[in-house]
Amino acid sequence: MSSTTQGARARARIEVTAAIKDEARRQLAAEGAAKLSLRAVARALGMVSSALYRYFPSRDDLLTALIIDAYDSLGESAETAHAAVADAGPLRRWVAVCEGVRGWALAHPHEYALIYGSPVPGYSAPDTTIPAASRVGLLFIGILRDARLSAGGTELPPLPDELRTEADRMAADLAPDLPPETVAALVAAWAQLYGLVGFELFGQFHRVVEDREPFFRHAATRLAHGVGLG
Amino acid sequence: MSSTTQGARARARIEVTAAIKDEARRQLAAEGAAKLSLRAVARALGMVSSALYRYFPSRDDLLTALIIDAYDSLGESAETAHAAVADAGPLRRWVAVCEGVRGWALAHPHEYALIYGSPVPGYSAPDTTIPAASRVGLLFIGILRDARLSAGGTELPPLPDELRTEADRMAADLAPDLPPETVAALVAAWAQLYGLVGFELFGQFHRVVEDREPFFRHAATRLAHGVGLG
DNA sequence: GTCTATAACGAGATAGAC
DNA sequence: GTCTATCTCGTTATAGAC
Repeated sequence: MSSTTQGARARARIEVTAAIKDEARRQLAAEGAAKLSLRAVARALGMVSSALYRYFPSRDDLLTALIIDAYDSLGESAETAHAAVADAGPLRRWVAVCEGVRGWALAHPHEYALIYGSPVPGYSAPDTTIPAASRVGLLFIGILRDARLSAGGTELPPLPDELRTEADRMAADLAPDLPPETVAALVAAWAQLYGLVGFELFGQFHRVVEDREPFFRHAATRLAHGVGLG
Repeated sequence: MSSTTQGARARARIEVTAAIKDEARRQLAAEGAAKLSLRAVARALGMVSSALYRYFPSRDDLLTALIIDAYDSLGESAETAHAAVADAGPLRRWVAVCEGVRGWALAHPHEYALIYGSPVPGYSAPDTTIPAASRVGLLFIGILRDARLSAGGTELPPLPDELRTEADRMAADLAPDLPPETVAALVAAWAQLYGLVGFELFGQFHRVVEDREPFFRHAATRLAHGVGLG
């Protein structure tokens, strides 16, 4: 077997894998993750269902691949938005990351629903999704680290006693060089950011918030204040 | 037709309607809202599918009924939690409502997913869901109103120019007696609350937040600060 | 008037024989 | 890899029981 043949095979495999995922994403948008069916994907591609198993051993593995891709795409979007203002102050960088997340979510609503919406019945994400899922959070941690070094932040109120142990544990796990107050505030702000994005995307702001971009920018700015920025 | 006959009929109708919704909720938990099937509900109840149309004109109407029930159940839970501390200060009342929301969500994860999770493909909620969906928000508005009267709040920073018009409109729509800064902060905090709850419920806090009750209490308290309470 | 059952439609998924 | 027979689904028309 020549190396060109191997290369061509490898290339074909990559192309088919990409075609399968593209078609699966199309079905995700049309029917939702719960109804994602290997057979339907195969049919749309003119393949037979058993042929798909050469690329994805099970429906859950295809789902996992789509989830990792979605997290990576979101992470890349946030990183690009951040890189565009990398020289600015921490507050501006924080808001840029938030807007990167929102922009990606509005552009990819069904993939957003896949990773931050309702769990898919019968599916449990494996730990291999964790690195991709962590990218946005790592951006925030980096911003807070820089803000701490450059003294560009404000003091946070002390933690209640009942939370001190858990906050210490979280800080040790996530960012040992940041104070536990900051880490606890960051994790909360991280979840709250996705509350804002999810409400906009899933229709809860219908007839409540109309001019959503400035509303979001202001909310993201105040989230930043909550973690001690600005 | 005697009134007792009418009463018996009406009672039977209510009972069958409740049985249909109970079975539908069971399927919601097992398969997800996307796969909710009128035929399966009918089968489980020993009825024929066409008989269900006497009670719900379509599958979407059954979904709508489940959604309204879920919002009402959540609203009642929040109102009960609030009533238990009705004599306390606004901060305590705010946190109680937040904990009522979280408690209901943890007890009814599938119904929570139905109303705050991914949209059901092909389904669009009618405006008849709005009153039930508003109950928790109305509690928050009431608390902020009382805090304003009793001067139990702090000042909020001024709104950016780009948000002023929209904030005025939101205030006029939702709570004309509250300042637009407060209303904008409230709507953001409202969305952020569901970000916290959703992350816990949908597994995003897996290996990130372990001791979740004190974490949530602290986050809810800081949300209250964000709307000017405490 | 109120309800349930039968039967059917068109569309789609599925299992298994070949 | 293909074909077919048999399932599912939402929905409607119709007929008859109470």
